[in-house]
Amino acid sequence: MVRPTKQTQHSDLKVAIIATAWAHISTTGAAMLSLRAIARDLQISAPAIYHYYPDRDALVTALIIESYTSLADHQFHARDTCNDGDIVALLQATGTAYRDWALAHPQHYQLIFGTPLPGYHAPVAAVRPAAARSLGVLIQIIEQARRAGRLNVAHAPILATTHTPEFVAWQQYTGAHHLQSLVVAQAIWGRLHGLVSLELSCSMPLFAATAEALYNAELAAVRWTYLRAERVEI
Amino acid sequence: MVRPTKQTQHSDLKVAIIATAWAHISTTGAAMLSLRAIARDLQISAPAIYHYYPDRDALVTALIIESYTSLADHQFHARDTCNDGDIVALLQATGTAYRDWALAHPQHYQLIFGTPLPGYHAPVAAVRPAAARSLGVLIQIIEQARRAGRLNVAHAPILATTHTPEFVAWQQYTGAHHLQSLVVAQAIWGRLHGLVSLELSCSMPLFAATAEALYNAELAAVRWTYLRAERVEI
DNA sequence: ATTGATAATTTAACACTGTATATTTACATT
DNA sequence: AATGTAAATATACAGTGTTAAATTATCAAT
Repeated sequence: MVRPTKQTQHSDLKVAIIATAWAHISTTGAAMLSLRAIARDLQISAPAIYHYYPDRDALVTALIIESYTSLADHQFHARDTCNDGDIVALLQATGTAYRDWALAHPQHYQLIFGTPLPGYHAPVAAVRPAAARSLGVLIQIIEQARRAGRLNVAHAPILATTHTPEFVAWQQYTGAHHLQSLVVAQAIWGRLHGLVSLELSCSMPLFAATAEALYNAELAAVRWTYLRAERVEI
Repeated sequence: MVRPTKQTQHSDLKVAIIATAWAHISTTGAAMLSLRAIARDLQISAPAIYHYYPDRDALVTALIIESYTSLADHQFHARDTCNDGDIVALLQATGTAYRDWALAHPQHYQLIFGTPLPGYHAPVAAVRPAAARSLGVLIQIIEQARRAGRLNVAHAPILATTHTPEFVAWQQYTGAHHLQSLVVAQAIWGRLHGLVSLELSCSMPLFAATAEALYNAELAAVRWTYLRAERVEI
């Protein structure tokens, strides 16, 4: 047996490092993250961090996973405030929650979808469980619509005949859903993400409608594209 | 007259700095950009760069403007290969050109829409002319559709009653177009940008459809949302 | 209780980065 | 030729991520 007592101390500082990282990100932004600054705040030496995270990228990956988890939590919470059978309300609530979370936590959002740090590239496999849980909210709603015969796939992408390994990997996290639901969820995510992304990066000029109005219109257009008002047997 | 001979040398080095920056960005990525590395390549001292660009951010801004210009050129070129009256073909060509350019120049794309460097924030006013020229391609096509009575605004965002200063500023670059066209162009841009953004950041899992198929389906859905098949008098 | 292994942490150093200041070089105008 | 200024440099500062070696603390086994 190799010293089980020490391992509890271990995680204390590990948590403190993450907490301090978030504090810095909230004030100075994700791109300004500095291991040395975190160490200064914790009154430890900078290389001490290397005992808990092999390098800066590993710390960033942990922060990204926490961000995805926060985003997913936020969307799940929004979904749970709805009447379980009201698909339109479910889509509206989670869709709105996506933008609300991004506006409330822009640094977390940039951490996930921007290029947060020089030379950093997120390890897809490590992040996938958290990312899948986040997209899972939307997937579940679309799947519910499909089962209710209310999914209109007339304008959805045409499916390939074979499943990808990625599809199999995701089944593990989002549940065994119909492939069609996943692809529709992707398309919806892309539409909503685009507006939020441009809004947060200040790339979208606001001519007449506010960013909120643009987003709500897009959300309505999404409903109109993919949701039938009445059940259609399949 | 203040030394015309020197000024040619002046701009030579200014151009050389940009060119070397692009070379570095193409190989090591935008986030890894280093003034000192550029200086080393040009066999000049690092502070020499400060005679041409006040700081690193100014250099990045120049690169962003060049990126926007390249994107706009690419879209204009794609548009010009189309029959001028075929609105569907025009939208298809420029829409495809947007993703093609992003895939061909991912670093340029990240420079514009990502968070390229720690603490950098693009100066909106300086970038606007180039950004406006890029979005201008789409705006012109939508405006053409509107004039032809083929724009369906049933699912477009509702317009505010007043123009923003930003709208006035953009008129200068994109021409005096109808406000409705600008807002529809925004919505379309958002939809297409979202998919490209997720594809490039490897955030979009590919279950069944390829990224290209997802994008083409979205492009078709965009046509179906905003374009009428037949002229409707307004 | 002492010993010895090992986990945890620090110090020192390396190779970088952007940037400010002061200084030198080079050249067009006088 | 002398001068003023533009252009480039050398130097230095404060910061970064990271590595290697040295040190301290802690606990299991003796």
